[in-house]
Amino acid sequence: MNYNYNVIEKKWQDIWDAKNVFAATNDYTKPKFYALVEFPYPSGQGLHVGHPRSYTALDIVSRKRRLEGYNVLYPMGWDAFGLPTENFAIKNHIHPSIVTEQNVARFKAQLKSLGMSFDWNREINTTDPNYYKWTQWIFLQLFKKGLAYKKEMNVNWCTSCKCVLANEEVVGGVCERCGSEVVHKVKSQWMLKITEYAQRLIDDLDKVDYIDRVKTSQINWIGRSTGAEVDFTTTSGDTLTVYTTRPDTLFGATYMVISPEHPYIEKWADKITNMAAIKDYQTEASKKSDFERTELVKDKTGVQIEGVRGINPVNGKEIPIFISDYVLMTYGTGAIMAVPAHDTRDWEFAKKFGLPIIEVVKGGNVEEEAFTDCDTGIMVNSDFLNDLSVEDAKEKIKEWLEKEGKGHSKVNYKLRDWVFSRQRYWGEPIPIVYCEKCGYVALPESELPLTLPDVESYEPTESGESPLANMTDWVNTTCPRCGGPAKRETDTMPQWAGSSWYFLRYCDADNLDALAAKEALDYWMPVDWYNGGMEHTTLHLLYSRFWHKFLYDIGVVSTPEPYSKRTSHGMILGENGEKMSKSRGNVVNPDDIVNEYGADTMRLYEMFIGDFEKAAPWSSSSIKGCKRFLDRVWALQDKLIGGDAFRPELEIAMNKTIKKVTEDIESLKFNTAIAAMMALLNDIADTGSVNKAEYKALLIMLNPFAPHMTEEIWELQNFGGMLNETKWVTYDPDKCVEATVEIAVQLAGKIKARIQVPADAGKDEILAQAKADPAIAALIAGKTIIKEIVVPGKLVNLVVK
RNA sequence: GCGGAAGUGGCGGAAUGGCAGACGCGCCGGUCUGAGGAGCCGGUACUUCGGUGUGUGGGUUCAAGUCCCAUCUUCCGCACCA
Repeated sequence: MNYNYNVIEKKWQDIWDAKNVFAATNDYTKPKFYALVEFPYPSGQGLHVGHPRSYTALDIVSRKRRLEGYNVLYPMGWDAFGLPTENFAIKNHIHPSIVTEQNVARFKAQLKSLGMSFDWNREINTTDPNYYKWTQWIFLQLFKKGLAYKKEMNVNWCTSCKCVLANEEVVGGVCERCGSEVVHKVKSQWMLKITEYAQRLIDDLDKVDYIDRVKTSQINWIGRSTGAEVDFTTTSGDTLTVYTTRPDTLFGATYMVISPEHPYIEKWADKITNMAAIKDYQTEASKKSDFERTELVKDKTGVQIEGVRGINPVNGKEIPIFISDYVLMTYGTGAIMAVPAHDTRDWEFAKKFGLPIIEVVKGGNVEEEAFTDCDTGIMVNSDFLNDLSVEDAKEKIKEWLEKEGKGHSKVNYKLRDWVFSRQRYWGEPIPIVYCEKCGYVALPESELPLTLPDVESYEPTESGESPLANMTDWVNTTCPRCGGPAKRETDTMPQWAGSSWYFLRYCDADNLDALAAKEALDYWMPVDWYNGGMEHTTLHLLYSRFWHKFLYDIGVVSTPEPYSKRTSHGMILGENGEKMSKSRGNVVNPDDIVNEYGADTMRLYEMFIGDFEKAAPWSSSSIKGCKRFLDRVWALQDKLIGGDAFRPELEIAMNKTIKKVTEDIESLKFNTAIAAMMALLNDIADTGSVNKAEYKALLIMLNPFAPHMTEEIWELQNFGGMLNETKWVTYDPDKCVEATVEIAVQLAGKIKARIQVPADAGKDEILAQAKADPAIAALIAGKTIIKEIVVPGKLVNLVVK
């Protein structure tokens, strides 16, 4: 009797669907478990083998939790707004919503063919007006609280997408999505004040169980630094404020640098005597793309401002001021004090421009390189700071600055506000109108959703305006406040908008009156376990924490954090160990694997491939081992005998394996859980038969991994009901250890013999038996034992002289 | 440069400081076959059979893949953040 996976897998998928067996119930009295995986962007390429790695993992956890009696919510949906769909639509003259619909249908069929136990009743789609109504609603709340604002600013502009990008979307100076050059443009953009939440986004990481690398990345990305703002007076009479993390080195400041975009350049226009040179430099700097700027990182450039000099507040010395693009207008105050002796960049700049280098922290050779160590140095050449440690000097100078009114302590973050508008069609319209009289006015909530109008062309315009700008009928409207003529905002929201709150919608997916009912949110939230890719750590994961905290502040949700636990899977690489990509020709299509081996084998293999958290290369031969294992489990049906309890010779193996599998699933060690079941199968096979109790236990353990085949065997053997409705197996902790164990006997750490002792043998008994072993006895004869170590169940180590 | 992860058989990978290489792939041999690129059974780090082996060099320990110090290499993330 062969196992025909094509037929059997389809059969069970249909039964699960028809009986709705994986639906989460609204019985709020039951213990709940909310498992979440990142909902995919339904691209034209279909599912990637990377998707099922994450989905299968939490599918296993979810299936296990259902057997353990939890009310499990394991939902799925579509993050369907986005550029590839829009570009495809432009090229093929099809409406993006039709493209989306087709892609979603394909993805859904693929996910079903893998036997994922998603609750499809709660399927969501970010492009559904009933969904994005609430995305717009959240935006309006942000706007009302002053956390969404419009600002004329220098933005990242992708030359190919013809669209602005958030800082998080610029990778290595190029567009994260298409890899094209990113240049700077000044545009008026909607911004979200994520910076207002910077400190809480750091602090509340203490409240959640995220894997460490996620926490560290977020902390580094937010980039908190502590220091001081110091006011330098200038010969122009203006005060130039700088930010520094090393106020202790103030006596070593020998010049100042301001960013090329610094407003003082205009202010000082009549005092600067070399304005032409300054203007030239500003033009050069503004022309550089991010890519060029990072390429030229090592070569410092700049121009000294002639006509205005700074005055060091600690010693009254006049020092020159430069402009240089190594100082960024977007961080701190856009101006720095330069201490070449103790900052690498300042040192390079000073060497190039022949500026004085004054040592104020002893410990290095500042003529050779900047001495930046804060732990060992001692202050010198610094008047009242002399002989202090760097730490003490920082405190003392801050006190002095406060007292003199020349500065104060200051915390800065690298995190910037989130650029929230995109000049594209296929996104959520921003529900704001602009009125000459009233300015930016929120649309009344009763007018939501503000739906996307049909346009003739989705092409972005060269001028950088959204395709919506051409829809004059739609754009021209009346002001909700004064009733006068007004224009709608034509930019749309970025793709990250819809995914910033989607986990809330699953709690109550069809609600028309709220983003979700409060009771539903209170019951299901927070998400108990969220698994997803590391690439979203500083994008989606940070953005959604920010939105959730805002919703918490306005009373929509009751938990300050959206996710209790965050784990992350490694990438599945191509067979050659490189990242899978079309251009490398190493892409594995999940459909092909399902056709050739079946979904159960595919699932099992992806979990067996290696450490779940690490990248692992695909291997088309290794997958056969998983198929073989399932075939052998199937074939056990021919060797089935009666018996309602484990046979004595398998009792230990059974209990041990149940314990191992139960524990390993919870700690993401799917590979060793499977290895344990394989070992158990080998043990069972050695006995030449399997009894009913043993078979049932094996099937239950294996069910989350290979749900179709186990369900089929369960039915064929009349084990009663559906397997997915039984209970998870339990083990007896007393029966996880063999009656006798092998003990290694070492002499000075080298193994010389092995002995068999009863598992409950005491130290003395083990020691006596070890010494009595003929090989050991011979080796220790006539020698003095100076140390005896006995580790029960493990080994004996004797040190002799 | 800064931050993170990781270096273990031919390969993917296992090992609360306590028997390195579980489990699987591959390979070798056997068996069954008319046949097998199927199934089943056995073997599989190196070795001069004393031992030696977890990138390299030190250290702590009765005992180190695991802890500490140094060093090399690889991958990933950030990158002029003052």
